[in-house]
Amino acid sequence: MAPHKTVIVIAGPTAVGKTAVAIAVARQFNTAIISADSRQCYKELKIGVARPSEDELRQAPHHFIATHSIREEVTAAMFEEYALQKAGELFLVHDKIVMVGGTGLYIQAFCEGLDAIPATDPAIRQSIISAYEEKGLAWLQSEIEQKDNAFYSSGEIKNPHRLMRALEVIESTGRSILSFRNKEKKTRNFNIIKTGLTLPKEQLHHHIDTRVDRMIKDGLLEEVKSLLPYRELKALRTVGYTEILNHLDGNSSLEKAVEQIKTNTRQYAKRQMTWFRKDTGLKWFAPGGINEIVDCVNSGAE
RNA sequence: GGUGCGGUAGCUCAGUCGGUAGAGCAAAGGACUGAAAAUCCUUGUGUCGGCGGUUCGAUCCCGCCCCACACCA
Repeated sequence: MAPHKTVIVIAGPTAVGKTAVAIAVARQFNTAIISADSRQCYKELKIGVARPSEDELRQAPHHFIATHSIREEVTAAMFEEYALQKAGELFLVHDKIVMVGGTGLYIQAFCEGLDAIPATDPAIRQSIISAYEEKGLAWLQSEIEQKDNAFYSSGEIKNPHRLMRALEVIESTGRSILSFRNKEKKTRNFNIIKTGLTLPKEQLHHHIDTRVDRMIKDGLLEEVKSLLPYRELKALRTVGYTEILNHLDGNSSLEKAVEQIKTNTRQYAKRQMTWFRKDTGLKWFAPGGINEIVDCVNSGAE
């Protein structure tokens, strides 16, 4: 029987120890890693997004790390395309590849696909964003109520991001975004073994605290200062950057900002766990359980 | 030592003209299809500092005590 092509997914909350495990697993199978992280893909973001170190990057080939600019539009759909193409290339020389990351939507987009929605008009998109910033949520809601009442009735009418997306789709295509969503899972021509890393909450929180302290020592402040000209970019709406920008504006002490980064990182980790927990296809391991993961891959890929 | 202002949810505080109390943040749970480290939803019983007194009834009024802060000595 021909050897199966397999993607080993390693998911889990921030600071759980995914990077080290992914490298160990990749080395075990002598293969490469595709990152599924919506922030580590930016070359301008390093310290604040806990990008793997130069040394770590040397231990296994990584993809989608520091490959894009914060000035580019990186989206889940773009990741799906990028990662599928990259996986195809890697499968020419490897039977197994590793995908590691904490961005649940990106992993889902890669494994199951997103529904195809036609590209929207950037000018329309921009005008919606500007109008929302000027006129607020009530305006967005009334626009959607008039133009896409089906979406308006379906809920999420307090979520500006979702409302703006629905509005740009109906204005660009003339159809409700709901009409494009068939939620059909795409089948891929490779196997997927999904694993998740987890730690007791207290331990994860301790990891987060020490990591944030180290980011500050490593120069997060300088990194954020250098990005001040780009502060309005969406890529900088990121834990670690938002709070330091707020501090640089004089709205909080550095000490307070650091506490906020820790708190917001904990909340982010919690959201990630909420996402991953509902994925019943995911097998959970401790970050130290590399042998168990390797065994799982070997038995699952036979 | 004296005077003043406070002590109410994990934190910061509001409030009850006496009928046992509620916001923000935190926390917990959840959602999630082109911003996802984003965005959004749900959840508030706590000796109202302690002990007495007045009262049908006190977190609220009165007395004493304890604690914190400020000022005066």
